[in-house]
Amino acid sequence: MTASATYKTRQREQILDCLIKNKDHHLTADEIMLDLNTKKVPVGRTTVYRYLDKLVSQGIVRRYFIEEGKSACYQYMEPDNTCNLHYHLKCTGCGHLFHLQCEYLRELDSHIKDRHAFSVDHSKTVLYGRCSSCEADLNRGVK
Amino acid sequence: MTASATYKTRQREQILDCLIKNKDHHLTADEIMLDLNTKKVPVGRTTVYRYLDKLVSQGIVRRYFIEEGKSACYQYMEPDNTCNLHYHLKCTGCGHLFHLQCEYLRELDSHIKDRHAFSVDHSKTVLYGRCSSCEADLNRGVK
DNA sequence: TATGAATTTGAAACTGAGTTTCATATTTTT
DNA sequence: AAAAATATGAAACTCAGTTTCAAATTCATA
Repeated sequence: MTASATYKTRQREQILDCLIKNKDHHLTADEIMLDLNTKKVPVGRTTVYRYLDKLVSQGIVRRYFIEEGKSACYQYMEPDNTCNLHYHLKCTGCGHLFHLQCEYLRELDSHIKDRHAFSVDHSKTVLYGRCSSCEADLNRGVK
Repeated sequence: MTASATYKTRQREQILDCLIKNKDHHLTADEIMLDLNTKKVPVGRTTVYRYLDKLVSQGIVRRYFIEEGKSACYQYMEPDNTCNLHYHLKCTGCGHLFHLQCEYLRELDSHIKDRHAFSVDHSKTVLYGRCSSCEADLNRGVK
């Protein structure tokens, strides 16, 4: 079990930097590449994906699949992560992503855990539906 | 607003047939193609995808994205659909898909709708997490 | 039961997102 | 500095799905 060493490189530094600077966004691998390349820190696709995988498996970064059938998004996780318990609500009308943080959800978690023997992972779960204005549009026959 | 006519073809008949026969499963487009091709009813990829899109937009079939980053699944919907309100729980350990039908979820829906102005679409939502035995494995350090 | 317009099919080429391969480059250790 | 370990990235690949378009099928009408 000789964990292989990890070398420090300019590319890795920059990738993590970019994620940290955008810690309130979800970035795609492509967006990261673009950002680094426009900053004259060229980095290859392979390297970006490879390092993202590593960061995800180390729990430093989270991978989200928000847009169904579209590319994955990545977000830096604060080490002291306190804002952990929140759901993502994705509106299939306008595409907006809402972050839902609410006491009620703890109850939901307990319920599902106690009654259905399943513990939900919020970081992986997205609730799809419609925000009120898109719902109204739908009812009015718009779209 | 001249809705164009729809022709009846052997391929379409077979695709819908396959979905109906498997209405308790989720099938991928590939699985449908394979099924039809082994039954000597060859059908092209294009046709399968095209017709599935049509069925989905007509509400006859539902499209699910269960495996993150993997291919979509399709399932026939009973016209008199009563078993509508249920969530999917996908265990990221063993991969098992649970169908969760429970009164409590109506409450959750109301809560999210009333307090957070968002109406969840169950057909599009998958709760990811771990079933009890995979959770136990995790705690025991297995896997 | 022909004819022809409308519609459907599917092979082939393409796209987008991500992975694999492997020779070269960089980092760290000695 | 040399050697060993690790990381990089161009290129070719995979996988799921889409686009194109000529040929085939379906259906309405004569």
